[in-house]
Amino acid sequence: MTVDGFGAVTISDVARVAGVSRSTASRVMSRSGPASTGAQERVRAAAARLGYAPDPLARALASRAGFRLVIAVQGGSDAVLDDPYVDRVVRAAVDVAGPQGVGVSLQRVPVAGRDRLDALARDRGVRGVLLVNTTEDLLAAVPGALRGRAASIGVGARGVPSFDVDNAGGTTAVLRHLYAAGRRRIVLVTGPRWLPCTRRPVVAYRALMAAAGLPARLVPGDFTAASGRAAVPVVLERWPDTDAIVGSTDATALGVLGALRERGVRVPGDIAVAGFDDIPFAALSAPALTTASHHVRRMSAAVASPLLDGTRVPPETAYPSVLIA
Amino acid sequence: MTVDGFGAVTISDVARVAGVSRSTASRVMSRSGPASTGAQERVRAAAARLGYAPDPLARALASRAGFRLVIAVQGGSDAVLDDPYVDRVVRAAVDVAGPQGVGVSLQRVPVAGRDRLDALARDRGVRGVLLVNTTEDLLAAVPGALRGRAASIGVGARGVPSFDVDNAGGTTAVLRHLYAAGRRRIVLVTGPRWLPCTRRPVVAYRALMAAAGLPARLVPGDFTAASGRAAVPVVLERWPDTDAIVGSTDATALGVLGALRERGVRVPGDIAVAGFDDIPFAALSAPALTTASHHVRRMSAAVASPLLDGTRVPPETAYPSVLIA
DNA sequence: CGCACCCCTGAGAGCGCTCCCACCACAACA
DNA sequence: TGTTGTGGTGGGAGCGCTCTCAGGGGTGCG
Repeated sequence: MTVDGFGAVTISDVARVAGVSRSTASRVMSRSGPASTGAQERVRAAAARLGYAPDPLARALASRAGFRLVIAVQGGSDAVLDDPYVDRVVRAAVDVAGPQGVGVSLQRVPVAGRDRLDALARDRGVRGVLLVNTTEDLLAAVPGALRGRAASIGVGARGVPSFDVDNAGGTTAVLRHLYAAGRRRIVLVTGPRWLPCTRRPVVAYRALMAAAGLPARLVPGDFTAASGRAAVPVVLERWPDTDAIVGSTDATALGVLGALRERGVRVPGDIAVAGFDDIPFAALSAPALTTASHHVRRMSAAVASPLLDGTRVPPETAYPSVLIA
Repeated sequence: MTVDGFGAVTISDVARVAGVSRSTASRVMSRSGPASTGAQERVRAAAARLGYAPDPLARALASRAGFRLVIAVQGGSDAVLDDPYVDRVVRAAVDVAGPQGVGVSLQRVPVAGRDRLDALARDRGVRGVLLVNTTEDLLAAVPGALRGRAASIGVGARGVPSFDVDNAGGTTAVLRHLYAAGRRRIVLVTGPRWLPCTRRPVVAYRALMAAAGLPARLVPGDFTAASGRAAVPVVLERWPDTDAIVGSTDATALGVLGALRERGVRVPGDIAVAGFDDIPFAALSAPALTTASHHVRRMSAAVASPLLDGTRVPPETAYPSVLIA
């Protein structure tokens, strides 16, 4: 009712216009207590007439209920946040949280970022935290106040439920596919070593190769296309008989593809190339990449929604891989 | 000082421990007023010892200074938010805002979303709003309270400063490049019609073709790779003599590329393909896409930082295109 | 020595909301 | 008629912070 512009209308104004007390107006607006039908109608009418909408800040401060979902992506390097995988996680979360009136915040967390987690824990505006690509070290440092409000996409830890795609299974599926196609000298371009999700595929790869009596050939990468390009000369020099290269992401695989082609290597004639992730552009490459597809969006939604409802999250779920060949 | 766990330490606790008043402690913590060196030291020591960090919520409520930057992406359809262009904008904003302690929120805004804007205007937690891909209609509906706190990436409007890449210039550069390479029957696959940023390239295309005495050939698309694929049969049937196809995004171009290849059309032998945007994967396709690169991150950072500082944004800046051929 | 001035300080009043608690009817029971 | 409920209500005290304002103690100046 004041004149100083927009947004100056508070619940007191509504209460006054409706002829009830602030308490009653509040009860009606947040449907958090009894109110007679008459009071309800009058309050709603007044709110509509004044264009009132509760201030989420004040509400959160008073009710100590957060109103935003923070997606914390670990890693200062661009390489990781630039991963289309993260984009998909974010988008899915936005789709789930948006309609519920919960905002999604994006945040980078340094590898040694426990103080950032502390800040998050203290922030009363935070309804839940989605940790993406987190190391075990950091996960172990999740403060008590955040337990129950946090979930991890990637590796898990005590007290922090985790969700992940089936890294091992996906890798195995891709490798089996290559093996079935007659490939025997298979190189794996790994992800950044500090990332836990890099480990499982490596373990799966080692196990499978050992079981088949084949040599393990690993080249370090960092999920980027550039690291895929860089891997090619190393591979060709060190193991000239290589007949397949698997990237730890599709971007890596595309980098491999490009570098091989520049060198006149025929794909998949001489060397087959496979990726991991099924990014939208994997299908557009020529030849279309063999890759493992994951229901990232479904997973992200599954993680986000219990965080929003406050319901308990069933920990350690692995979302299955689907081979795209 | 209370026992009920984490985050229960308030500025009053700090003040008590430091032996000063709340006011002084607040002044020291927010460096918003005079304080003796002694007081400063004692307060800082107490804060450190207690592990105190100010609650952004309470701070925003009391000081009416927002603490998050909202990126509002218009369009309910996945097609638009899935555009890697948006991802780049978001990432750049995160990089700028994060270090300043400002969170970045992502939000979808329906095409008819003025009430969403009203809510944003009322939200005292919002420091600034970055509108992405917004229509003129919605931009005109930006409430007064948001003017000065909002900026648009894409089209502009009265009172809302806008930033954009040089769509017309980029398109012109790509077309000139094709022309110089001897191409004369050039098709443009457009973006979604409701998006203003689709218009400028079309106008530039029409002008250029008219000036060269060449026919204008337009096929509607929606920025996706799928729409690029879909455009190919249409083009081949309607204008069999086509010797170049320009996508309105790189995704579209990659779709075109794939569809052409499937039909055995040689690229660029029979038909040249060009894109627009320089997404990371454009360089990985074979042959590498001709495209127009934009400094999206630099632009996004330029938009975001004044929004954060509260300084005035110089309106209507066009970020130059760089031809990647 | 008195005045003005500046630096520092603490009390207190909010920011807009929720929530606990006491209160008042009125109905239902003995 | 007294007693125990009930659903509905308003007062008031916060949530954790900032900010204005009046006042106290120093310094500099005439």
